Amino acid sequence: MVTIDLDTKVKFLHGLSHKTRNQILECIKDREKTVSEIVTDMKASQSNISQHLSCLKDCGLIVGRQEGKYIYYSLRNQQVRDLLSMIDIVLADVQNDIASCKNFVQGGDC
Amino acid sequence: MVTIDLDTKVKFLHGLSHKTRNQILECIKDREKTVSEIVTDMKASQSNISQHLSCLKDCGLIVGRQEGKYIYYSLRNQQVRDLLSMIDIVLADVQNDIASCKNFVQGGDC
DNA sequence: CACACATATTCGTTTTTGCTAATATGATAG
DNA sequence: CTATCATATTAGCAAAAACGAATATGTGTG
Repeated sequence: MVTIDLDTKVKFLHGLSHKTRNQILECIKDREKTVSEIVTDMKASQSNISQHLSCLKDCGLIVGRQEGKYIYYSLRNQQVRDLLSMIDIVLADVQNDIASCKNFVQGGDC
Repeated sequence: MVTIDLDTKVKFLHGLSHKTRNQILECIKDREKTVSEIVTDMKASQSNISQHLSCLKDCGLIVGRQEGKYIYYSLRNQQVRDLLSMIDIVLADVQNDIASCKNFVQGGDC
């Protein structure tokens, strides 16, 4: 049994709960990339990506490493990588149920 | 390697990314509970809890079961339970780094 | 030092989320 | 069938998140 600060946990999970951020994580899952590479891979503005990278970093999901004028971002560690995989596995399981939900997009309280 | 619809995944994770919803999950982790029980356990209004339960249900994290005039909520399945545990384990690992983050609360873009 | 390139930050706006209070639905008991 | 208890839904408002555009910082190069 592990004890975790709830606020910390929520912040961490917040990092995962956005489409663009998820794509970024997927994008750098296998190897570190510079911001420009990520911007190219994704279809978003440099400013937007930079903001999400900042969020992901603050949430503890990724780390940045400077090398010359580039900054390379990658997943924080192997555990984060494992967690992302596990989430995918669990989700494959419950996917159908979730997909049939309606309230999420319109309903303002979710 | 598992393929998952990104929107589905984000929706699922969205369910986890709120303090109250996390507390609800924790609260019903070991056994199913009625809404009233949950409301009593947590410090929030019935309406508020009901809305979060609705969200959690839509996100695929919990299921409800009617019995008489009560509705019992519980985690969807063992995998969800396992996932919550795994998240705690990974978090224990990166907790300190995350805790030292400043931008999250004030910064509007994260 | 000035210029170019890579990345971060700020500002203003729009959209989404969360909350409370009030009301509605639904089930059971009498 | 109506009164009561359990739960859900709606409406309106306040707060937070997301975004684009513009600007700032920082790093290497000539």
